Amino acid sequence: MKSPKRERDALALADKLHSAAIHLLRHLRKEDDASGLSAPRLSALSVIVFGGPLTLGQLARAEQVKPPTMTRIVTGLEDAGLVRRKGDERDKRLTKVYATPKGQRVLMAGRARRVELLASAVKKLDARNLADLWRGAQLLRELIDSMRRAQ
Amino acid sequence: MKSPKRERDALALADKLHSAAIHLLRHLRKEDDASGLSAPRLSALSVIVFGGPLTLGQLARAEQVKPPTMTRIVTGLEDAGLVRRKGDERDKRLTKVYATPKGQRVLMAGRARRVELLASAVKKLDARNLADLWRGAQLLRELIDSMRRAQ
DNA sequence: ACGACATCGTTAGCAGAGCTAACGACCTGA
DNA sequence: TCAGGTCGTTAGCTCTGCTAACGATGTCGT
Repeated sequence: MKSPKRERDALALADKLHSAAIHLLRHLRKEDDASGLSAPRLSALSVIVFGGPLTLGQLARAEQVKPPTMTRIVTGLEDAGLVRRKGDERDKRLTKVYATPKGQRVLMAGRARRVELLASAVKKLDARNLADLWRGAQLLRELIDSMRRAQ
Repeated sequence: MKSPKRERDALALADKLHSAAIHLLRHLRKEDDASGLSAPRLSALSVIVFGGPLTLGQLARAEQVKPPTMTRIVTGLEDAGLVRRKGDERDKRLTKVYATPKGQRVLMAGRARRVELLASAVKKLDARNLADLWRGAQLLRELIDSMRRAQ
């Protein structure tokens, strides 16, 4: 059997995930605002803090964004004193981006604030549901990675 | 025991979900572009098509957006011929928004394109993982609803 | 019945994020 | 060496979000 049911289920699930992602981010965006950092800046700062010094191009690719966009995001972070640009010694075309101590502190605070609302909802789940949702999140992550690999 | 483990798990899960949502939408945004409709417009159109005629204010609340923003989104959809405004007879302050047949067609096409990439990845899952991910999506939906209710 | 207040949608004006095109600085390989 | 590629930036556009302010309409208390 060719399983049209399976086809329909895949579409329905895709739609469900898409819709959930949209609405989740809309809620969390409000918390982002409280940190004074927009979502793209917070996301880029996170990559810089955890991914060590990166060139602007690497950062743009990691964030799935074009270089001019990343230039402006980094400029905004630099103006806020969260990040510093430093030219590469070997290859003078490159601009490496480093997180400042302030950048690290702000990221941690923002991160905590951001997930607080979500985490407080998560805490209401019983152990079974928590485990199931964890597994769902893991599967979703793998799904996204497989999409990225497939381009 | 106060279960610090549970606390940490909730935070980690919240972060995982947040990150997954960001990256999922970044991938899907490319597909949105192919339809000529931005993500907010597509999302609003979806609500209009499936939620019947709505006032602009209802639409703004459904999309978690302020009225002026929704005014412009609806104007964009109207200029594209996907939607029509019509004043309410009873209460002349209200503006009802209807989907045109073209709007319905475009939504379906865009929706199919949008979820295609995701669905093709979903289809590679075996039955067990599909069921687990489905349950995860369901739990996530409920989580978001509970966040919304708690404001 | 009528005035005060509330609600709805719009306009105006701002900041931010995304894009493409074009450019200068720099590296590399023939 | 120099022709062509790579990297980051600038310029200029659109779209999305917001707040403030306003006009039109409803509603409610007196």
